[in-house]
Amino acid sequence: MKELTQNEERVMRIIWSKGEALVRDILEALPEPQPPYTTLASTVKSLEKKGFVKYRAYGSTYLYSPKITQEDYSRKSVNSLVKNYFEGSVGNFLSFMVKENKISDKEIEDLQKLIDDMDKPEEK
Amino acid sequence: MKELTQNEERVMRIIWSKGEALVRDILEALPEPQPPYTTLASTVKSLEKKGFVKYRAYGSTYLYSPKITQEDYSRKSVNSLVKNYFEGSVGNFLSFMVKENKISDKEIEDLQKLIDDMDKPEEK
DNA sequence: CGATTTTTTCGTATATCTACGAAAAAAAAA
DNA sequence: TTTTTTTTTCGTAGATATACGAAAAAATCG
Repeated sequence: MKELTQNEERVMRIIWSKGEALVRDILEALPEPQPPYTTLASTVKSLEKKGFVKYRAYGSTYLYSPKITQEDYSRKSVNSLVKNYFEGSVGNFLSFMVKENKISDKEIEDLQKLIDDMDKPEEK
Repeated sequence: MKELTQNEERVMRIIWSKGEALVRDILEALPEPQPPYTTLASTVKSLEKKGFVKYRAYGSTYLYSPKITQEDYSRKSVNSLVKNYFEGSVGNFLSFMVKENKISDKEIEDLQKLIDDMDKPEEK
């Protein structure tokens, strides 16, 4: 699975939260200052190229939806991140993330569960 | 319920058969010679004005679907037709329609069933 | 019939969309 | 830091959609 840039991830979160969305829907969900339509469309296109979203065409309008669940993405992300930067110190991962304000309270809970799973030897 | 013209009915049949359709889908389902896109779009719009179809917008593209089932429409049509032209002679209705080649074999069956229902006194 | 109303036809205007690509910006590698 | 790669930005072009309205055709009415 290819990586998501921060920009792409911000867009991807909206698609995940909506289940399905037109480029215009995503645009409206973005806070000011909103990017130009074509700029956003390019981002969504790259998401599609990377295999994170698929779309169904209604005429010339594309309704995008996730091809990968947020859970799967989180799992793999945490996996590789911990592997690369917290080797052997999974225990400190959470506190680091919280200090950096990279994640919300709800995400902390979710990640805690993922990390618990990762501690089990049968997980890869 | 407003009446459907023959033209509108031809289009309505396609929408019924497909369940939902873009104007373009209807166009492709129409036999040659196909009308210009805008012509068909006007017909569909009048169907919408008359309350026979509704639509869901995907951006600037409308996905149309029936607002009234084919069964309901047939029932009411047959009802008023028989009332106006075959008063008291429901028994001859089918043979007249067949002579006029207005209906297909399958439709004959369906109509036969409707008429059977209409014979029952509790039907209005 | 002739007059009036409704339906049908379809062009034009306008609004969106996506495709594409060039250039700026950012990130990664050397 | 310098070079190279990737991402981001966004304009332009082209495809497609709907809105609107005028005029022809058909149906209805008197």
